[in-house]
Amino acid sequence: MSANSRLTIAAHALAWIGLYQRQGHEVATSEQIATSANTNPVVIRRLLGELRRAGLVESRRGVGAGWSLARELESMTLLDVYEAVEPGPLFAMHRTTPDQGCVVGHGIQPAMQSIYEGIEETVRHELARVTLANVLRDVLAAPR
Amino acid sequence: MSANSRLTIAAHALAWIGLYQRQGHEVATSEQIATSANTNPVVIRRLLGELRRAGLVESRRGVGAGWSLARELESMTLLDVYEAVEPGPLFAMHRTTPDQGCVVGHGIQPAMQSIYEGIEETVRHELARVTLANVLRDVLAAPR
DNA sequence: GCTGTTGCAACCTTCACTGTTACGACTGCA
DNA sequence: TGCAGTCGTAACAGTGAAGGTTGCAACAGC
Repeated sequence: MSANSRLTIAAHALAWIGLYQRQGHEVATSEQIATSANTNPVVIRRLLGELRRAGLVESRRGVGAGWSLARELESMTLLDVYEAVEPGPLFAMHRTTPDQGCVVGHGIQPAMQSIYEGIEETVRHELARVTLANVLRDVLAAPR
Repeated sequence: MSANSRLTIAAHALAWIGLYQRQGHEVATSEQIATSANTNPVVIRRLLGELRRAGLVESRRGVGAGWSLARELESMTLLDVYEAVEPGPLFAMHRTTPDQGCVVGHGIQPAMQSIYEGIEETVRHELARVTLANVLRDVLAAPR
């Protein structure tokens, strides 16, 4: 599976901003977050832009610009983040329409679709159980 | 997410072979399955090759060659298929190691890892509940 | 104005997967 | 023995998503 790291990086960024704000800072810059995540600031800005459209963070421009949380980490779940940064389904159908003249080709997509929907619903439920405050707590609990 | 269709195509192939055998045929060819799935026979052979290594199907060469099930569809679950054709995890970590000098960069991977493992376990459990016989039944139940 | 940062477009690179071609290996049958 | 049909597999092109990079306009406080 072409697993991508968007959810991981987004959670990283949110945890970083949250911790930084707990330390008394107003805003965090994409440069700082990119350094922590070992990637490029533009990558972080792109991701945070999606989180902003989802209402999870806010950005400020000009001097003293940067990013801040739009809500408390406690009220933000991994499902919110997942929906903000992962558009597609977990499993895909055929790239081309199967042979509709064949019984299997005709019935396979609705059959798999309903199975996949059930699984995605379960995954969403699991993601909704974890808040970003949980994530930050676990991050800080890691042995050094 | 880079959703791919390997699980879908593999289930399609197994259902096709299963139905074909129920109709009294010995073996199915990659050519027939590829026509039903509207793809290339080599793609099917590659996938079925992975299923063969997992002990789900058998292949015969020479004249009258083709593919047959190695077990009953009833004893084959989507988890068996998933494990045979999907090597990687559902969610990925950072592509490069985050800054270990940063508290978040250091703790984020173990934190996300444990969350992801729980979710993958749930997905596997869901996949294990569906047999290929269930899939074929649903396929045949599709309205035409 | 100057400065630091966001917002965003454009482009390249990488990677996994699919699609395609080609050909040797195998095996039953005439 | 040769033929025919199919697998097994390598090699390579095409595709699409994502990350990485550069560049620059827009913004806002000083």
